[in-house]
Amino acid sequence: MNDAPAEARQSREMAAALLSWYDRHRRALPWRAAAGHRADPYHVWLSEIMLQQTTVVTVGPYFQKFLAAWPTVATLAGAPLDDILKAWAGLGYYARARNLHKCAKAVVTDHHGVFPDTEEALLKLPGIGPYTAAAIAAIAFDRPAAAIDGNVERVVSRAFALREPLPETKPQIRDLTRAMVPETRAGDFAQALMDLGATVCTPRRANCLICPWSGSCLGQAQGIAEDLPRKRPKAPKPTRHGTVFWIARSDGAVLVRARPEKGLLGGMTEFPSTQWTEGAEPANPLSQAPLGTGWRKLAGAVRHTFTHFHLELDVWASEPVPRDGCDLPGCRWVDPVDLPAEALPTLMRKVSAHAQAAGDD
DNA sequence: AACTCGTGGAG
DNA sequence: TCTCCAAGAGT
Repeated sequence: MNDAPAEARQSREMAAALLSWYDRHRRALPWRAAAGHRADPYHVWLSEIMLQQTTVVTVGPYFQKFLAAWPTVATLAGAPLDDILKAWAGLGYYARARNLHKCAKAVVTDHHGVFPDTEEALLKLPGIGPYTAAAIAAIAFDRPAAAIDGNVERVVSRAFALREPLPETKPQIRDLTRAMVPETRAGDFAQALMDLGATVCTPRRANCLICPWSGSCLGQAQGIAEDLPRKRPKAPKPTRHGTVFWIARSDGAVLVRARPEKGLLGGMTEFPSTQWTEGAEPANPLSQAPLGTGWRKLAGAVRHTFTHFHLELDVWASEPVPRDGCDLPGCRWVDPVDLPAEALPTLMRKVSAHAQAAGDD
């Protein structure tokens, strides 16, 4: 089991088979260059940040919108952060948007507006971790870097029948992947491996009959491909409760404020609410409303699920507040027709829809 | 080294 | 309905 030359030959053969498959099944994606051409580093970076824990289908329209608004890294660096948050609204993981802006500014000020072309230098930039650094180095600069995402973890776990659970097998996966990265066409290899995981060797179905690695895959040979990779069980999600306040002025404008920079939905716009607490709700939530009288609780509740908890929000609406003399520090009034353009996360869009539907009765 | 951080689609 | 999970990073 320690035949190094045989293992090296096996790695080269697997890489060659994968690249051959990629040449026949290459997908056209908005950020992907034409076959044989090198992609724009700005496009690669922007797409890779958006694709972190996010599907290709979801990212597509956001990528096009960002590219139209900010065609270069310099224009993105020069944009107000709030404009970027507004454009990012709905995509989730909002720290990515703030780091996107930080990274663009760092590229302009520290790298003369040109993305660095090594894994090591890329890794130092905000929002670029081990996966993204390797992906940009390989895809944009054709450097032999091993970009290991969830697809690669799954495909490699199956190809080598790694029976131990993640994350313990990550070092093995890294070594096995690195051994396969070819000296040339490293970018194509990275994209091919991810495409294989996305379209053939999928989480529930291994589809071994159409897989370019079916001849060598140990997971298939042992009949356990679809059971891999094994993972540790996840903790159940608790439910948090809260009350959100829909406060309209006599001219129809609604009260909003910005959330704190750090933490959940950091920097995004919200309607004022109580804290979201696990267990029973506060006895008198209205005492936490910034202003308003004549409260009525709207029928139903807004439900939303985050990565690690469920949320149930009651919505209370007040009587219209006078047009003048009701300004509050940190708060703004927004005409409801302008809400779609605000940096409202999906949760708050649900609140808005819920409150405005109740007002239509 | 766990934990935090969104959202929407598939099954 | 409910779980899983998708081109992960920051702390």
